[in-house]
Amino acid sequence: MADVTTRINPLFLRDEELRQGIELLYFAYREFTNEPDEMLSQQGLGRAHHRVIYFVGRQPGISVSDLLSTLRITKQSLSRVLSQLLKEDFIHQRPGLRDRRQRLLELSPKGVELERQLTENQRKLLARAYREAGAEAVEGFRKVMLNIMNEDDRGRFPAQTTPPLPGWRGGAS
Amino acid sequence: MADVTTRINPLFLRDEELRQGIELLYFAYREFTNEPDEMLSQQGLGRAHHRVIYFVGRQPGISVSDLLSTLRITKQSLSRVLSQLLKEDFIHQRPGLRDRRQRLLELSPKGVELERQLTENQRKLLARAYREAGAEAVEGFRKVMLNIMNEDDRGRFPAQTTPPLPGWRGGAS
DNA sequence: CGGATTATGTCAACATGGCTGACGTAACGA
DNA sequence: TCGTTACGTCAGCCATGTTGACATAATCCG
Repeated sequence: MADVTTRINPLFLRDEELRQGIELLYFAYREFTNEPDEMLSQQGLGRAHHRVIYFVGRQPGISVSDLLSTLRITKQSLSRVLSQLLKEDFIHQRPGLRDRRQRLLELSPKGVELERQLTENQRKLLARAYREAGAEAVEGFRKVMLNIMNEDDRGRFPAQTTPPLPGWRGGAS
Repeated sequence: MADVTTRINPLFLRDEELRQGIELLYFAYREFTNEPDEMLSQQGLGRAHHRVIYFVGRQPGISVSDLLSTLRITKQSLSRVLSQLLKEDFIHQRPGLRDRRQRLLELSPKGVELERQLTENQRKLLARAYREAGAEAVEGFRKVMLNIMNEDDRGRFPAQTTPPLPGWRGGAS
């Protein structure tokens, strides 16, 4: 029989492992964005607004062009969501000091509060997943995710400082 | 000073770690879908078509309703992409044997070939990431991703059969 | 100074892929 | 026979991405 499943076949196992990886990304990402999407739609906002709010909150005073290169969307796409966030007072802007053409963005108190709620949701989900998977698994998760993304984006993450963990497996203690 | 960053603060570190997790998911997922999206648009297809092609390829003979509950979209949304895939001969359908109301879906040769190209791209990206991260990291990645997704979706994945790895760290060998 | 470049914005149009609501048909099953 | 199920369609709306064209103000540089 030529049926590849009838005998142990490393190539088949490899394919299966990789397909599972594809699906892990799909299902986990979907769940990760699920509740924030619901919270946002109650405010008349969408996922695009979330991304803007997130990165402005992450880097207060970010310029529009930096935000554009972080998000990798067109200025027209950004404009649509950003002007809504400005109009509805989730975000404030001020001109750059050195370069007065720039509009530096920061969250308003209202924006801070929304960001907190959204990020809190995702932090809790992640914290639970991290806790149940264990510190070592988190380290592996981080390694794999960094290797999936492209080099430019990888540069956004500080090199890992791995503090010796209390429960470090195989430790001599 | 009340500045939380001026002293070692476990809560601050925790927040930073979790925010990095949020960003790992965002940037990795974006990269993961980037090239397939380009390949699809050359065929006049989009990411929604990819998901249909992927899951039909994964489970040949899947019914429309099973596909719907896998994708968690409405039948109207699915209909749009599925009928295009049928019309353009990426997918064939046949009536169910036991239940003739069902339309069981499978990839045509043309669909198999497209699925192969798309999945090949993502498999290669994942395989490289897995290789560079190492087997132990892959195990951690899997654990974390399974814990991020909801229980229903987790049930799609077989319980992990962890074969003793050759390079198992801390092993007595 | 004056011209090129940069940072940002606007208007218009289009594509994709979600959604809801309403309605239709054929097959199954008690 | 009748209710339910497994589909399907039409119509319209919304969010969010795209391209192209054009505008304004600030900066930079020869």
